[in-house]
Amino acid sequence: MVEVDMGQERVTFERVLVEPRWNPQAIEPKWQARWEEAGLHRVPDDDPRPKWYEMTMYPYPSGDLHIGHWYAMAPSDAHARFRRMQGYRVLHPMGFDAFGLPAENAAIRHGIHPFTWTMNNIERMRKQLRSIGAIYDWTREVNTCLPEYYKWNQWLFLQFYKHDLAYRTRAPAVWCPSCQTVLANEQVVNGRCERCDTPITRREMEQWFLRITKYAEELLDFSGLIDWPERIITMQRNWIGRSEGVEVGFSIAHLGVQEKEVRVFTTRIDTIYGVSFLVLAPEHPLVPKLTTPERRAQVEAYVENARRQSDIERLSTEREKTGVFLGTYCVNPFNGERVPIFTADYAVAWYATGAVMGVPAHDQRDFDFAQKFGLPIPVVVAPPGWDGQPLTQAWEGPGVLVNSGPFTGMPSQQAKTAMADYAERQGIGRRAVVYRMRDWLISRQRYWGTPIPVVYCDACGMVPVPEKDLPVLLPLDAQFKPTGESPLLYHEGFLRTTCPQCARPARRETDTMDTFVDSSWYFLRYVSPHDTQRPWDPELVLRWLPVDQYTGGAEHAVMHLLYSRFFVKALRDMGLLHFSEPFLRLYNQGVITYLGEKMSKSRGNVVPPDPYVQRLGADTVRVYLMFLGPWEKGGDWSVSGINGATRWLNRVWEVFRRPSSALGGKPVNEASRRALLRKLHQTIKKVYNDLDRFQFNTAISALMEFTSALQDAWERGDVGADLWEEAVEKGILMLAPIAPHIAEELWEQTGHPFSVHTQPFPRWSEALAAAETVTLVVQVDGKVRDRIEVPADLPEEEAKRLALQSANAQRQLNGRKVQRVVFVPGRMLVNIVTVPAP
RNA sequence: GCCGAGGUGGCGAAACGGCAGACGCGGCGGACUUAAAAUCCGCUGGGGCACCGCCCCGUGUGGGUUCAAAUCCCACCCUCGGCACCA
Repeated sequence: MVEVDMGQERVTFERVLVEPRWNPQAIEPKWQARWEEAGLHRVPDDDPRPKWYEMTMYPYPSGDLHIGHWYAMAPSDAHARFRRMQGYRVLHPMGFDAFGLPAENAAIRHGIHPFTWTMNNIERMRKQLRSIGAIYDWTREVNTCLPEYYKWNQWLFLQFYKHDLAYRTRAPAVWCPSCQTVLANEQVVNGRCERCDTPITRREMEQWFLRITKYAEELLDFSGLIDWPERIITMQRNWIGRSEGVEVGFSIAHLGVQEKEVRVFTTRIDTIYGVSFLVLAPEHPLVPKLTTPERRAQVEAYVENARRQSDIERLSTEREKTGVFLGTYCVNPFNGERVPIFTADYAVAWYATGAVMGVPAHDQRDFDFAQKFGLPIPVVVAPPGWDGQPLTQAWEGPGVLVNSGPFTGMPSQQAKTAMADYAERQGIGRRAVVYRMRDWLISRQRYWGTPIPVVYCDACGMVPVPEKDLPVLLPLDAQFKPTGESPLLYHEGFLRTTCPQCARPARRETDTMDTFVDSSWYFLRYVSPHDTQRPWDPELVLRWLPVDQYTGGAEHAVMHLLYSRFFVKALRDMGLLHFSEPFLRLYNQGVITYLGEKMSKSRGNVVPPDPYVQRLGADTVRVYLMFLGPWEKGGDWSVSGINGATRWLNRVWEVFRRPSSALGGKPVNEASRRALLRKLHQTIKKVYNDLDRFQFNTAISALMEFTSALQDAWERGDVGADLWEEAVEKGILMLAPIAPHIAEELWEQTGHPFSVHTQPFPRWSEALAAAETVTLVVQVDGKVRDRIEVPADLPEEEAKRLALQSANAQRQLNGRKVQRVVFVPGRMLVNIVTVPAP
């Protein structure tokens, strides 16, 4: 017997779950087999109807489908089905993000090969995914760990390389000691590894990068999108972090080193007369060169200490400023003043030039530093009402320049322009734009990923593998080390190769690609997943792309979504694609929790959907998840809550199957007929518009009301057989995208030919949906005092007259004088505004 | 610290300038039953009364705009996400 943890007590399903009465255990497999057999979800490419490409983020095959997957997939399937019923040819594919570290960890821990582990998981998950009853066309499944897919990762890498968008360089990289690999900056969260939460360290090594920064400016342009959440756009904008300013050189020509100046970047060129020191990041290459012999020991100790500190320590905002004087000076190009040079870890090496001009009066960080080291704090931008006294904190706002040579007296905004112009004229600086975003580090020192198709030859150096030799296969006979080192490092058969240029012995690159490379273009592969000649069929890409609607979790805001946008723009510039944005509309569903906590294996509170599906049916689980609340907000899984879904479907099963012939011989009552017809059309309108906008919860509540209306009509027995049949038929059609199996069964049992899922969604008539009588709301001074049933087309004058006559309103008017009567057209509301009687 | 989203019954929520709490969960009462489950019916924001109805209060807090505010504006408090020494 299946047990479920309900907080304190453990309860059996038998005791808490309402029994479904439509036998989902029988009808769901029956219809799934029938759909399969009829090829109902096969998506032909030559369908002339308008296309709709609706995609859900593909899952990582971790082993079992959990309720979070269902929450992502069931509602998006309902939406895709709705689009299909609206008359689109819909592509709603599914695949597996099959490369990644968990497979390798399983190999190290349990001795099972990543390939076996992954393929077993995929097989299990495919079965579970089928149980959702979604319209996935499984002939289009994409599996990124198969050579037929990753071959094209390698091919794309070569195209990027050819176009100077992939390069290799030695750079300090973020290293996760637990995952034993470098990470992209995007994969670091608060100084910890995004995947395993281990504090990261830094390592200098040869790495492969993709030149995403070349597209920084275009990636900031979101105008090609139709509908994206504003917060995702904001997060991307912040991530890219564009700053406009001026890069200026502070001369060090007198020090006799090779470099003639230290370049700094500033957004506040207007404060340059207030510079009283210069700060270089500890990793700045000029630090050793500009250190005097007597300072060397101290500086080296500081730099070494900074290097050893973890990012978490270095990043903490509240710590006191530290730093060391190098013993040398540079020259301020604007006023010729001598400026002492420090190194301090509040300057970060990778941003802009890695050097900061210290303007303590106008930057709080510089102010703190200057105070600590007793440096002068000259004011060059007067704060409002400034009395000439020393500042107690930095003034970072605008103002009028003082003590700034020829620029004195200018407002800061104007001074910025004038001083930038001056710097450019004098050749001491230039306007510059810098970005926070850095190039995308794609190499991983792991086995279970796409091998980077490059060989190293002693004679020819680094040589890309020719396209005809792809794929570079990942060897399956790998030995996994408990140390976590990549088996590729020791695999002779993989390592030894010959140089494609000179045919002499050469060595293969052992790094593999970040799995985000796989997901940066998988939406292109779905259109021709088995093409062996090219990554995608350009004809079909023209026919299907871009993706019209993408849905998935918000956790991919900056990584996957930004990388995909970059890929599409880069491939467009190579002439391989005809569009600039991969995903026109984006919708982020919320997170499903259990007992108020995020589900996770470590907490042991992961809700497995399978027992519920087996017992209550996929339709029930679908309905419950969609009814829970707004999709974007997520919600808490509750065992008692799902009973609401079962009860409703039981009622639907019971009521929709009542034959019109058994309606009872009562004479037809026109008012009853009109009432049911009106409810029907109101429901169609509501469900249509709600499904259109992912508002599943209110769509279902409308269908629940409609079910009750049908039930009432049945009990009255006076609506007529024809209307009863029409109402039931349209009710089933509205149910079809939400609960596809029970809808199909009802469709058959009510005498309709297969299949309900090839039918158009019902349309409503505004005239029939319009109410005949409405409630006239009578307010006195904004408070509701009476409600009167009136004809919907009651003229304004009549409404006002009725309102003033209302006994309840009259009572309120006692001793007061009517000042004004407000009528709200289209609302049937009258507000009587009064003043005290004289 | 900065940016964004959000605070509505016992709970999930709906309404997004015009009847606050639709729909559902839970609870209470009733019908059916030997009994229980299931099902069906009724009630369910708080308080008051001269209780078949009516009145007062009520959408995080305080102000404002409006004939009318959960909804718009300002300030503050709290919760959740993102960024965080970015020059």
